Amino acid sequence: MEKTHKILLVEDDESLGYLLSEYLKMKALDVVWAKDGNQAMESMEDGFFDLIILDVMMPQMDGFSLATQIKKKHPDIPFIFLTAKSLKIDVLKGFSLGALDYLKKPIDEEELLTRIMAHLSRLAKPASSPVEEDLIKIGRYGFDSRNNELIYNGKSMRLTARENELLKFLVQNKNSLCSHKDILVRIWGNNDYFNRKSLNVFITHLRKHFEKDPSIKIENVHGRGFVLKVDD
Amino acid sequence: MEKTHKILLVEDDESLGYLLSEYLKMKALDVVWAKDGNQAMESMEDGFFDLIILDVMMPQMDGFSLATQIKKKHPDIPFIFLTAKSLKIDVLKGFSLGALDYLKKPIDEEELLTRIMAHLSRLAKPASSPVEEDLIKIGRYGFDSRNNELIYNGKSMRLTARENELLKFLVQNKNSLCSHKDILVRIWGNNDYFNRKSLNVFITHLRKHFEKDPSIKIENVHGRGFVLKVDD
DNA sequence: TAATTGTATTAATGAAAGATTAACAAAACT
DNA sequence: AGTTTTGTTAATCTTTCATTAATACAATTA
Repeated sequence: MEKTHKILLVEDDESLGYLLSEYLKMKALDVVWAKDGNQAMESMEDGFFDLIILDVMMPQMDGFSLATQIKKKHPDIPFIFLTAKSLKIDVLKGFSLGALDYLKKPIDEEELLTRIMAHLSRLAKPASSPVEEDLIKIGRYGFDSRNNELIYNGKSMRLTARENELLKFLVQNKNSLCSHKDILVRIWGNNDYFNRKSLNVFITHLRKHFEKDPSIKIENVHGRGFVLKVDD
Repeated sequence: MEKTHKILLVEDDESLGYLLSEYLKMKALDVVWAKDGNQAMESMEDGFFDLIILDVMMPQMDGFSLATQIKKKHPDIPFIFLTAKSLKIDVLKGFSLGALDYLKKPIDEEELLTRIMAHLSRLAKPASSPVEEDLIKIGRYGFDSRNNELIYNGKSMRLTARENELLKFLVQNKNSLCSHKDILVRIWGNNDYFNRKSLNVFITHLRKHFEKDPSIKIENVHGRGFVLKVDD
């Protein structure tokens, strides 16, 4: 699985936007450049991003408002502000919104990259996360997402990458609805007709894997998504 | 309840060290100022710190070496570098050592504080809240509108999209009249003869779902609309 | 009370969504 | 090279659900 990070760059300035996005792409990052708030929100709709870089000063909607708006829908997405202003109040505001970092213009693209990579790698390992158990119980099955493995009755079955990712997502939201959109955006990276067909195929695969334990069900919620239900 | 954070400031420069430590103390942080690597290591011996601030340029032992050494004993302590150099290589080195941040001199003490606080508060809450269960009680039923689900006596019934929307609307106006018009406009988008027929069908569906609890009634107000009545 | 309008319930219908199996091509192994 | 695995696309069948229709019942009013 290619692990290149997806970055959303929100920058209205043509030349700076071009410069930064090209530079970051050159450095093996998967960059989407949105030129205003609306474009940014659209991109967020059907694509997952590891990090957002936001210019504070933009004509239509300023970066702070945009960040607040984004956080409503995707509360856990990390972001970094870029700004020409060096007003204290703004720096403060930025961080209080939960920004990871706050860079003043002129932007040194090398430093930006360094900081991006530092933040990404720190985010990758949530340090001492509370429940990073190796073997998660699902009914009478054991699920080892690290090893793409499902264990039933001592016997282990190998999961494919997609199956593993999908199951991981469903397990993280056990007993609650996972919308098509969220699943697709998260695992396939975007939400289109064909991937949705693909999702159905994998749901069938998972159901087949779990058919030995009737207390585990992957239910469909018509038009919305799927729920992994487990009677404990 | 004041949980003041403990900070270790490692700074050889007398005046800068004094300035920063006093400023941060004034801002309710518990600061220990170490003037060199040895003092720093000593302080670490008999006290826990939430965060370390390290000057890179120091006579006896430079900040990088010190950080490496500290990490051997306390691998999880977060730290921030301060530096006069703005050499790219150094910034990179700093972050690769796992630094949270990297500030160039001259240090703006207000910005330093802001960044410290941002990092500390981010460290405080590592995991995102799993799932906010919003289960609304309706008589002896539980209604989970996020999951299109009605729960009675431990058993869950799935609601269709329309049923779910309608019930949500009725619950929001529990015990008070919801006019046809409001319901139709809200859920169907417009208020015409046929949709109104449809509404009746769904009212029947909901009544059927709630038939096990006689304290819940969906009453009709002739010519006006419906009321969800619950005797609590 | 008869006529009219509003409501209740059940069932029929058709379109959309989902499930399942199979076919295929690209990638990863041997 | 050839073989296997894996993800996507296609084809086909099944289910679900909102709507519409049909019919019965209730309330209002003339």
